[in-house]
Amino acid sequence: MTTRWLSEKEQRAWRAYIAATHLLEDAIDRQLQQDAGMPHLYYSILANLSEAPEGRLRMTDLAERAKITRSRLTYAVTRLEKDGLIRREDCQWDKRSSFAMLTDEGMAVLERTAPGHVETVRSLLFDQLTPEQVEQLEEIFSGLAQTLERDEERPTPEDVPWRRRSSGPCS
Amino acid sequence: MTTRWLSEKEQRAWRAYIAATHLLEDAIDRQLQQDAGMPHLYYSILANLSEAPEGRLRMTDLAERAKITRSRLTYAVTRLEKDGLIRREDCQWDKRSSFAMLTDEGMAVLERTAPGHVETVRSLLFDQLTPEQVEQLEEIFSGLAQTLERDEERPTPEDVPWRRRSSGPCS
DNA sequence: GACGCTTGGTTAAAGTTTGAAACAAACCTA
DNA sequence: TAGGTTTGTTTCAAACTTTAACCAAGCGTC
Repeated sequence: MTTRWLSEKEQRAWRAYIAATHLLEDAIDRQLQQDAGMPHLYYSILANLSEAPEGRLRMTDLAERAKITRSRLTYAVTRLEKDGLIRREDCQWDKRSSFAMLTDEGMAVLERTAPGHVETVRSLLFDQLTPEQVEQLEEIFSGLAQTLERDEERPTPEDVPWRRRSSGPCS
Repeated sequence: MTTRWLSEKEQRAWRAYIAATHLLEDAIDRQLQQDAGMPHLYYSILANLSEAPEGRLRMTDLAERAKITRSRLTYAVTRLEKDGLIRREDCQWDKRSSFAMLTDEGMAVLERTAPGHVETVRSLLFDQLTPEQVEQLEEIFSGLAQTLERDEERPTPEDVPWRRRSSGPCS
């Protein structure tokens, strides 16, 4: 099979995407580390909990929502628990499961730091976009998220029979 | 200052963005780990070198292009050097600098694995987008990259005077 | 009701990233 | 040109992530 290389335009789009996503994530991490003492992922975990009924979720569900592996979550929750922002609770009706639950202190940290986080996201991202672009962004990424999520479910569906190229590596 | 919270639409866009970027990066990492034995970042480093004159760049320039910290790059290059894909060379006219240079083997690995990588990027990203969306993607992200890059340069320009909220933490 | 499979979660070890500090060469500038 | 600053890079420890392996509890079924 001959490779379908990226067009000029696609390459530009891809590079811009890589650069911007990395820079944005770095900037957000820095801000949150500064103001909340935790990286973005950990903040997201708290945020996810804060929106769940009773401020708690089973580990698996939380991992699912945060788009991370269970083991990564275990580590993160352990740290947040040490910090007193989360408490573990075991599930009554399924002895295997355990809940992660936001503590009052966790909620307080979230409330204290949310404005700064939102301001960062807004100033770095949304303030830079026109209303139409916000629309486009949502359209594009919600579509992508959906198909990527579907892909996620089947672990390596088919084989991977590619080889030999004749153009650039695309980064 | 009262917080400028995200609108419904902005929240949806932001969540979709977070989800899709994480899932995409994970998928690409998995594919490259499988087929090239290295994560995306390391592949990018090789790719960047392959496009530089003589296949080499000073560490700082390489870090700049790859959007990573110098210390992260040092670690990565050390590993890639162990793998024989990169060689370090010191700079003649500035004794502080050192170059990272793609070896023949590094180039070979790149050529061998590029088709698979491109195919992944294409099938997960570009195949999912209309030509207009590719256009929009490029427009949006090259703009973002530019402003984020500018921000990068000045290390914490102003102070950060925010507090108190009354809506959600936005993830 | 016991065997085998799946699910929920953790663990341990190896690998990676971060952030600050250390170093050394290059560059002022008085 | 000595002294101080900047620049290019590495180092180190602590924090984080990954991967594979593990354990226990549920589930299905014969």
